[in-house]
Order: sequence, then structure tokens, then C-alpha cells
Amino acid sequence: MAATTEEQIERVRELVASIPSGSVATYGDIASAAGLSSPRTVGWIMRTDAADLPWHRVLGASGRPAPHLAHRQLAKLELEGVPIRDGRVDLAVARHRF
DNA sequence: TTTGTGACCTGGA
DNA sequence: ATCCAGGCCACAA
Repeated sequence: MAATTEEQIERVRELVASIPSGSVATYGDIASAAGLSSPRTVGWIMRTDAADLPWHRVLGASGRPAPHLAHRQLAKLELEGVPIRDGRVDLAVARHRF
């Protein structure tokens, strides 16, 4: 696969949209499942063309999103029933398996 | 074109 | 546990 194509972006959008409420996924998992070359590309998509997607269900591998979003993410996730421990998401339980 | 930046990941100190 | 360095890909100036 060469550079990122519309198909890849579409795939990522589908994956993010397919995450059920109460579950979360990591950038690395999405990148791997979508066939992207690097997890960084997923972050790029989120920033540019994922405003209408449940991006708040996407976290980093550390179970903690970016600093500026963390506040919002955790609040929404907690409302959806995602297990949060000490400001960190319990990936072992909330992680969605594709 | 080159450079800097970013909603990342892994591994080592 | 946290911090740093290298690798990764795409974009804006």
C-alpha cells in the first residue's frame, strides 16, 4: 500500500463509528485494523475529518488521550459507562475487539 | 523543496 | 511510575 488513500480514511471512519458505546479503541489498533502505515495517520484523520465521528472513544495506547482533550474524553466516556480509574481508562475492559 | 509540527508507538534510562 | 529518543506518516508554511 502506498500513500494513504480515501479507502483507508473511509475504513478508519467505519471502524471508529463501529465502536459500541461503552467501549474504546487505541490509535494503534485502528491503524492496524484499517491497514494504515502508521498510527500517526489515524491521529491526523481524527483532527481533520472526524468531527462527526465518536472520536472521544479513541485513546492512545497508554489509556490516556491528549492533554487538551483528556478532560472532555473522560467525561463523555464515563457517561457512556467506560470504566475509568484515576483519570485513566481501563483498556483491559473497555478496549473494543474488531 | 526543506523544515517543523502533531489527537502516536515502542523501548530504554 | 515518568521522561527521553528514534521511527513513523501526512500536512502547512
